[in-house]
Amino acid sequence: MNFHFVMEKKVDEIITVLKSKGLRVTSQRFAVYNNLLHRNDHPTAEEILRDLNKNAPTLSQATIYLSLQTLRDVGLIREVLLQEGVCRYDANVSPHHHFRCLDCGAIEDIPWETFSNLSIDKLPTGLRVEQYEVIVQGKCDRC
Amino acid sequence: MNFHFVMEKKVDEIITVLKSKGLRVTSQRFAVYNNLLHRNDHPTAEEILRDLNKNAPTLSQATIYLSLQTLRDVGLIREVLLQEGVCRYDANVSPHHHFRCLDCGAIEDIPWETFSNLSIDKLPTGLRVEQYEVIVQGKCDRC
DNA sequence: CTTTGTGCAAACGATTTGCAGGATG
DNA sequence: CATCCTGCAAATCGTTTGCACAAAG
Repeated sequence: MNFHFVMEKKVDEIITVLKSKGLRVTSQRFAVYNNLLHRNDHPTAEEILRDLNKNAPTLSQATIYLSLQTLRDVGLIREVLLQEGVCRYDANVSPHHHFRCLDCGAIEDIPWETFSNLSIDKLPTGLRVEQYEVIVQGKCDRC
Repeated sequence: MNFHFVMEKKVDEIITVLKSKGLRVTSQRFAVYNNLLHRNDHPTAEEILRDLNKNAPTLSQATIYLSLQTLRDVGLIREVLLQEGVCRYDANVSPHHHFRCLDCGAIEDIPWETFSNLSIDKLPTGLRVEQYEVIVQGKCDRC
């Protein structure tokens, strides 16, 4: 299947990355990734599914979970855990922090540079750091 | 029911706090809180249940979830979300950060002072901070 | 044409709920 | 003794799985 009609740079990544891992570029995986690329609200699996199937049926319930797993495994998307029992997804895989509104539940990205002064050299001994992020909770401008 | 035979200061808190909210001090709520106080491995609901029912049946499956909810609502314990689909609990409600080992899944507390240099005054406008924590992932000393 | 992915429906695990009986204050 | 809590079992929610068919390369 040829997805090159979409001319955005980011979108080409899915083709490159999946192929490089020997995985197939299917319309379902493409739709999920593309949907996630064009929204910034960190949706759940179910929210993506509802959005994609709004007009015509695009993919099934089982496939959205498999697609999200695959996209996560190849590093195209990442999971965001800020709320009990809710797994959200983010197509922005470059390092950044997260804010969650305690009232409305909205999630916003916080630029990496915001905490550029954060130093982690005083960690308990024996721990080797591979990644970290700051989770901020509070109230957003609308609440 | 009289729980004062346990002489630790922390344990008295559950009586004070529950009573002040008009909630009852039951043996089940007490057992859950006490169990959580005496372990530092951030267990899941199911792990607490298994531990408490190891010898004699102490509480039921439904009750552990209700008790954890209640204890969270009154601020005696807090949830820790570091892993997809897994809700863990922590009786340490004073501010601190968390480390998770990507190999064995072990979770360790990181003292608040570790990131004392962290400043959050450059946040995107309109966000009011109420709490924050740093999530660190990597490898622990055993892995 | 071979292999991997999808759809469907059933299975599954964790958590929640309704209701009758039991314990708390 | 009135009310709140617990136990039980059934219900529910999100996610996973098995299998036959469909699509990708």
